[in-house]
Amino acid sequence: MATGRSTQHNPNPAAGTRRSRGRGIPDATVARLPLYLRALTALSERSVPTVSSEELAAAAGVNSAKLRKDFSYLGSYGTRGVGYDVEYLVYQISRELGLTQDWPVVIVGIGNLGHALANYGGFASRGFRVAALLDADPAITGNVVAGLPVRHTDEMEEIIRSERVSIGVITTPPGAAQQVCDRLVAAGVTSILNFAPTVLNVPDGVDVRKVDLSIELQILAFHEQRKAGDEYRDDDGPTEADADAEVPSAPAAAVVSTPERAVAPGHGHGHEQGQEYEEAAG
Amino acid sequence: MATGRSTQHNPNPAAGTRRSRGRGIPDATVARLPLYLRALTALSERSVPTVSSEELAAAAGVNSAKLRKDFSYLGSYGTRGVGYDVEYLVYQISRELGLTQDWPVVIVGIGNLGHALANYGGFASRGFRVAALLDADPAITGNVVAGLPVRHTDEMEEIIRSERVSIGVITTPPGAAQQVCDRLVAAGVTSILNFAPTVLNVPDGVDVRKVDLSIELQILAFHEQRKAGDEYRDDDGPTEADADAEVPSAPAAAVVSTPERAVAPGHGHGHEQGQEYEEAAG
DNA sequence: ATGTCTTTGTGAACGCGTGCACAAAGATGG
DNA sequence: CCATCTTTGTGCACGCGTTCACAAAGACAT
Ligand SMILES: NC(=O)c1ccc[n+]([C@@H]2O[C@H](COP(=O)([O-])OP(=O)(O)OC[C@H]3O[C@@H](n4cnc5c(N)ncnc54)[C@H](O)[C@@H]3O)[C@@H](O)[C@H]2O)c1
Ligand SMILES: NC(=O)c1ccc[n+]([C@@H]2O[C@H](COP(=O)([O-])OP(=O)(O)OC[C@H]3O[C@@H](n4cnc5c(N)ncnc54)[C@H](O)[C@@H]3O)[C@@H](O)[C@H]2O)c1
Repeated sequence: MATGRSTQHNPNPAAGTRRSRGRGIPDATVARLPLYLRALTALSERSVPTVSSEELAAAAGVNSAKLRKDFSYLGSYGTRGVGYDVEYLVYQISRELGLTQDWPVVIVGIGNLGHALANYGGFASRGFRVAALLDADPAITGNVVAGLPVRHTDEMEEIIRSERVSIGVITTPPGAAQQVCDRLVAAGVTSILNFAPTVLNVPDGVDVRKVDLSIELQILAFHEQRKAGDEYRDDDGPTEADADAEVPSAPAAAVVSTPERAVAPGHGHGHEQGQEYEEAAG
Repeated sequence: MATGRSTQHNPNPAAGTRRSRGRGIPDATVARLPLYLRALTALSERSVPTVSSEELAAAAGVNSAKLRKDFSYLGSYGTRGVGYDVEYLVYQISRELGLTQDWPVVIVGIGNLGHALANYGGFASRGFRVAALLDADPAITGNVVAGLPVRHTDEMEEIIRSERVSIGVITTPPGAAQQVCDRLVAAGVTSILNFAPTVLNVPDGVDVRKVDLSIELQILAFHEQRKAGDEYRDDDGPTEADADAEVPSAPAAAVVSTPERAVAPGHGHGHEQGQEYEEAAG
């Protein structure tokens, strides 16, 4: 499984110091644009004509300076002393994100999660049209889910080509994910949203984003444990009382509650939620 | 809705320059530990005794230097010339993440997504026990999902207290999310995994992580559009041909395919997948 | 014991992202 | 037309995260 094909990480000598010349929007900004768009859409529905960076930032849960800087990458769409025109900004962000066009997607693996995604209305509301649902199990294919028939993966290549699908969603068991990914990519898909807990190897030019519930919970558990530890041990001292273990026979599933990880209390503001993201240009 | 309670971002003058004194593990590292753990667990199941940073990094899809630095925050668990003991590392990371104890979780909102999560085996496999499924709809409460009865949200507080639940998962419609969040927090939950597309306001000391499928797709669409644009327009030039729009009447759902966003081709390696994460110490 | 070879652990440099703070821009009122 | 007030747009500094590159550490063979 862990074969290779490696992950490319050459710093691209051609790009040099600057961002990708002129108007390359920072990734961190791109990741926030949907957040702004959501807040703006809500304002738009309430017929609010303009909004200040402060108000919009509060609605989106970000710093107002950050928001202004983000918008500055898109151009100067605000009016000093007034704020931003809501409708105009909705359009500009939509355009920047590519939401002014229709994006057909396929969902592969119509089990528990695939069902939920197929039924999710938030798909279509942003221009993501479910072009097809695919599964390898003959007991599932033919079923109608969310108004769409589940097609067999044999038809994958044909569907992707005829429907011009460039985005694929993988909700198969982890063991099948790489294989499904390879087929999707071979058929022409260049963006993949992966829900299976596996590292996907893809060729250059293909984007992979992953959603991993288990990882999210583990990160929460880490902070939760740290909080619990702080309750017991609130003062200083690096606390060496831990390197005792000797490859225990039963490492998991036991209420141990070791309060040995003492970190400075009250370390303030939020930290980020980072995950890997593979990408490369063709 | 966009009331306030604000997001706190005071740089915490007490912490100063250093990380939180001694052994504060960087957030970026914490976010990768589950990834390493997954790869190590797979190796463990194949009875692989040791693994080098290079091999493990490939399996986890990260840079090997990054992996070594990450492990250095946990301590020196490797042997030079040999690598890392798989079992020992599995235990150390599990302990660091707090997975050596049991974490009861409640899922609120047993609709499409809540069903899928309740049926998901990856929960229990890492020590996250579903303590209860909660819903506000009397037509749903009482149903048995994944072997558990769906309880009414009236029982929320009692369940959280008696089961000592500290982690809550919100899979309600966005309109109910803040209200559910407030109740969870009031009842004692201090970590929340939010699937509803809403910004949650929480008091200090409560962690929120969010999973937003729609945002992921929009980020993919951005890069997809960029790729498509590069095909048409591969050379330089900032291309001013865009600031034409005049708050169009129908901004969405139309195959526009505007190739005006030209970014340097071949910009190399991956970028990050960042989302907000609120946290604060009590 | 000594040398060789592999691999870790980390110092240092660099780039990205964030947030402060403020000047410039423009609206608004007189 | 001018003064005032609001809010944008951004220069700047700082800290975090990533990656390179290499010395030190230890295994292993002779
Ligand atoms: N259910 C959740 O809440 C949840 C949460 C996080 C992650 N995940 C992950 O999402 C994935 C799906 O989870 P699930 O609970 O829906 O699993 P599931 O077993 O219910 O569904 C998997 C589906 O994939 C199909 N499938 C298997 N091999 C295939 C192949 N080669 N090509 C096409 N289809 C194939 C199966 O027939 C099945 O219908 C898993 O990898 C799981 O780890 C699920
Ligand atoms: N289904 C998906 O694939 C998907 C994907 C991404 C995001 N989401 C988001 O996840 C959330 C749930 O999606 P869904 O498709 O499962 O919706 P759903 O409508 O199927 O389920 C929502 C459930 O929440 C319950 N609920 C409503 N108000 C409640 C309250 N105050 N307290 C407790 N329960 C309450 C409802 O009774 C219902 O059972 C939504 O916010 C949605 O936007 C869903």
